[in-house]
Amino acid sequence: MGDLTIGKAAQVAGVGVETIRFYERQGLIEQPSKEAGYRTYSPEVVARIRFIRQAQRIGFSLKETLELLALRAKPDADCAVLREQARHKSAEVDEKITQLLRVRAALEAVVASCPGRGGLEDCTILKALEDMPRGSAPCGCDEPMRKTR
Amino acid sequence: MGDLTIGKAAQVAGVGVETIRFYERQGLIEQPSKEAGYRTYSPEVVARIRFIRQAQRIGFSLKETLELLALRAKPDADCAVLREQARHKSAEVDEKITQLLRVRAALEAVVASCPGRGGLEDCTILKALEDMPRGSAPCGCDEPMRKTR
DNA sequence: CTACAGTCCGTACCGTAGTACGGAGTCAAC
DNA sequence: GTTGACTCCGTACTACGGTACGGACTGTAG
Repeated sequence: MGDLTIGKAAQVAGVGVETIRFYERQGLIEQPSKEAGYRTYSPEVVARIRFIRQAQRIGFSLKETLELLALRAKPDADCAVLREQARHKSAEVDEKITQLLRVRAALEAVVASCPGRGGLEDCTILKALEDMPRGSAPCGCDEPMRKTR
Repeated sequence: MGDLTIGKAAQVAGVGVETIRFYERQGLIEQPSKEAGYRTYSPEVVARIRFIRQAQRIGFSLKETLELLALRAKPDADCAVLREQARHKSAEVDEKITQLLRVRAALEAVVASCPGRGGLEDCTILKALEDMPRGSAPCGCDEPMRKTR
């Protein structure tokens, strides 16, 4: 009834047609029913696609997004397990937030210290980027890991 | 004099050797002089590499970083431009933080309500990301661009 | 009935940011 | 004077998240 073809669904969800097919291949959305050979999408699936999109936007990988999605639905799955997963995910999100707060602080410090006028000779932004503390990596990538050959 | 070989420079800048070569190929750093066939890096270039690394860390792409570096190169550029870019980045990060906070709250709600069995059907995780503002894409990619065929 | 838009499928390709490989040359120490 | 660490070069490969292509098929409007 309210089901949409892939083109319409893509439009509503704000993605490309190919993206939906891609999500399908990746197992992010279920195999759609195909009336007369054409994929059809229920509003629920469209919502799911929108969800994926938003999660992407705020920095979740598709894999993480899948985990996030797995945390809902499950009518009477093992509560303890679900609860534990949610807790774990929550901690991960927490971590992300912490890193982003650091990044924002760095950016704000840089903005605040900049006179906003005048030449670049005394622009503090550039200086700030040049000698920034080493320990503030958002991903612990200060020491690049390399395969020992 | 104080010039370093690529290995040393990499160590000091906190990146891998290959990364420096990669930056060179990408035009992010100049072609180094090669005394006796070996690349040598002045402290200035090492600082530039560190700069790139820091910019990366706080969320600038290499392309954006290059723009940042280009701005630095012109002495008559107005500092305000730079400031505006930093502010823009900051706003993007801010948006992400806001949404992540919502996600975390939703996850915490799951954790809290789970043992109470049921009530999960109207999952808040989805709601946290659904109905989000459309215009908040960090890269204007709400409307995916597609080649008109 | 014929256009034409939309869809099907698989495969290939894109940009981003590196990372790895392999064979050759070089430099410093022992 | 040979070993081992370092460097050279180009190419290939990785992971991620899509995007594009092309030939066949379908469904609808004029």
